[in-house]
Amino acid sequence: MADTPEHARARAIGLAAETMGELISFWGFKASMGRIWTLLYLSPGPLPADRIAELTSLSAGAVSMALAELGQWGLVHRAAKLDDRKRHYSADTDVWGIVRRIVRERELRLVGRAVERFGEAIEVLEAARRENPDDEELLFMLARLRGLHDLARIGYRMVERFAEVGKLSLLPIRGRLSAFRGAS
Amino acid sequence: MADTPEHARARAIGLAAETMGELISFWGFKASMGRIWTLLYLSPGPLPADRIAELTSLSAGAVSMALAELGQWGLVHRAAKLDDRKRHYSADTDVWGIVRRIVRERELRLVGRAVERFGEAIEVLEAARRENPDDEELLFMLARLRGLHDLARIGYRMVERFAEVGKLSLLPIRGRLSAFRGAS
DNA sequence: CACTTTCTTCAAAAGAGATTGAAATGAAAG
DNA sequence: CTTTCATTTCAATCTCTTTTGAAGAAAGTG
Repeated sequence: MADTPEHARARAIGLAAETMGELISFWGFKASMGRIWTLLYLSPGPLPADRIAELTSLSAGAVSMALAELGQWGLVHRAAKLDDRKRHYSADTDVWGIVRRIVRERELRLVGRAVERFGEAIEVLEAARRENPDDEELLFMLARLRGLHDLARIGYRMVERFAEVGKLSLLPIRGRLSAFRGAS
Repeated sequence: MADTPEHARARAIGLAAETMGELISFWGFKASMGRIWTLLYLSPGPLPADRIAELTSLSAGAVSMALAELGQWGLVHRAAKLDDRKRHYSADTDVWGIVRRIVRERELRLVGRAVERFGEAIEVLEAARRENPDDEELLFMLARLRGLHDLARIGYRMVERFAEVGKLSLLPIRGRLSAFRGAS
């Protein structure tokens, strides 16, 4: 089991990248984005696109697209120019910041839309009820629909709070993690 | 815009079911499961499979499979026998209970596995370091990997706490929602 | 038990999403 | 300006998931 340092590094990166890929794809991102981010995160310095393609066995095209998307989320930056002709990329290391940003900009929108749509459904029923005030079934549906609407609103607030909490009450934890930040 | 009560009901169900389908598919379930659950949740009484198929425009086979899966998660029950020959199904209405159960049994496992895998990756590197104690790059990777490991462990605890919190500190909120429970 | 209706299963079709490969675009160097 | 290398784009391809449709198992009925 004990092999050369290069082997060990490659295996460790593979394991971590694969794991992060699964995690992140459960969160609605492409697994390859997670693999690339992890590779960059674990690399001692910025890497050029062709190197990333080699190490992840993805095509140049796929790497380019994944890097673009990672860039839009601020998960990956173009590193300051090297002597090289190629562009080099490195990972944003403020992991909690990343998580908060994504939760804020994605989950929050998603739940927000759901709140709106449930609200619309309620309006539809209320309009119907005005013309037909004692349809029992209508009342029943309205009650349940309001339950869903409330639920979604509560969820919205929870997600909101989560994004804040990351900023505030997790500071001591981030302190522990920050030892590993910015070491690029 | 003001149409018959039947139209209004159908439109409201459609909107709500579609919305829930999107929400739930973001959480890794099939959208059709969300649609079916919503339909049952909003219906005044249990429905038979063929009716569900009609209303969701899914095939009998798809409905059967979706109901089985919903049943395994406890999201849908077979209702006490009617006079009818068919089986009738109704939705579990304890929505918070459902959410907690799913979070506990799915997200928690997922994050738990990630914690393990990051741990393995760390072990691989540590073994390599024992034979090669001052490889700088190895140390760097180990530090970053420990960051990911810590992060996953913190995430694990957060998910754990969420599943508990649902049970404990949200009781007042559930009180508000329980007006809509068990009204089947 | 035979007959009818309902339910489940599963191979194949359809659909969605991700990836490739190659052509087009862009950027640096001579 | 031309050449060369790097990057982006996008239609075609591949892969994975979901849905269908039909066969057969199960359950209810007389």
